[in-house]
Amino acid sequence: VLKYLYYSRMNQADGLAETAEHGAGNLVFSLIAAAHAVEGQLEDRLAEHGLSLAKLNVLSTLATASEALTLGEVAARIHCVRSNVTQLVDRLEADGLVRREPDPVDRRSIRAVLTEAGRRLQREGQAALDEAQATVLARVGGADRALVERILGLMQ
Amino acid sequence: VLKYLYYSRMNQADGLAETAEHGAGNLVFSLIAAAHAVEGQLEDRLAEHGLSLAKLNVLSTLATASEALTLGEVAARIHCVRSNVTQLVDRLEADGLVRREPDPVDRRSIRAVLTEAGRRLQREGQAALDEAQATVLARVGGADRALVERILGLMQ
DNA sequence: CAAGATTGAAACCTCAATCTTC
DNA sequence: GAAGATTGAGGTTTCAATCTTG
Repeated sequence: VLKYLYYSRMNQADGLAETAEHGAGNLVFSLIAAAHAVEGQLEDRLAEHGLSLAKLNVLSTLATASEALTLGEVAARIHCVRSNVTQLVDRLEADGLVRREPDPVDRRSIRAVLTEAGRRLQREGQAALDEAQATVLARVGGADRALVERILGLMQ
Repeated sequence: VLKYLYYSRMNQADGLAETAEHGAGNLVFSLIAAAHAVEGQLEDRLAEHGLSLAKLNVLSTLATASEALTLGEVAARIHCVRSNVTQLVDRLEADGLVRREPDPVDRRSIRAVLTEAGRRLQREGQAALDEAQATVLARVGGADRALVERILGLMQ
């Protein structure tokens, strides 16, 4: 994950002056910089538990699924490619948080199953994440939240 | 760079319901998701020129400097560790965009110098980036920009 | 041949250790 | 010893190629 903002220079040297957008700085890089900073805060909080956003995302996906998921299903739910899940599960398995189990009906598939330690750490990590989220959120007034959220939607 | 949002699940499964923040979704992950989406758009645009945000950032840092910079100075300006610059310059040098030159006075230092091709591609890439930025920015009304920018500042 | 998973290679980032030079 | 740069290793992500099974 890109850490922090290396965008300060881009802001000052970009060619946007001609578009008559002075004063308000550059919203695009402000957005990216703010997101990186916030993401870094969440990662730091999870790192205290030996976790990362990527790992917790897989753990929470498994924890909230109604049945054991194949690696392909995990990839679909977290919106990434299969090979990413393969390596993520490699690390989670090395950490003793997840186990690979053969699919009973389709021998091509492999199902990821949380271990006891995995289920415990998922709860712990999610709690830490919620707390970190709330910390960030607390800095923004309630009235501003919906507004910002709407505008963020527009930018995508 | 994290591509797109694998945060849809985190939004629905987070434990923030208890904080009485329903309706407005989750601003924190909306922010991260929006930034990733926008960053992806910028990267895609630069990729058409064989560039990335990371590479262009180094190129533009060199282009706007008043004199040749050491690798350590580049690292300081783009806010990353030295070893990152070493590898970035490795790739830029392989692309023929940058040259390493020995420092005349301090034999420990190495200065990065733009080649002709590097100077040309920097201009090209910066123009493409400005255009991509403007495209994103155009979706947000002028009145909203300063407002969002202020709130983004709060969240960091 | 499609689909599921893995492997190999690459980009991007970080940290710790090392090597040269001051 | 401290500073500048590099190397080695690991994490996260992607793509293309491969291997097994359907």
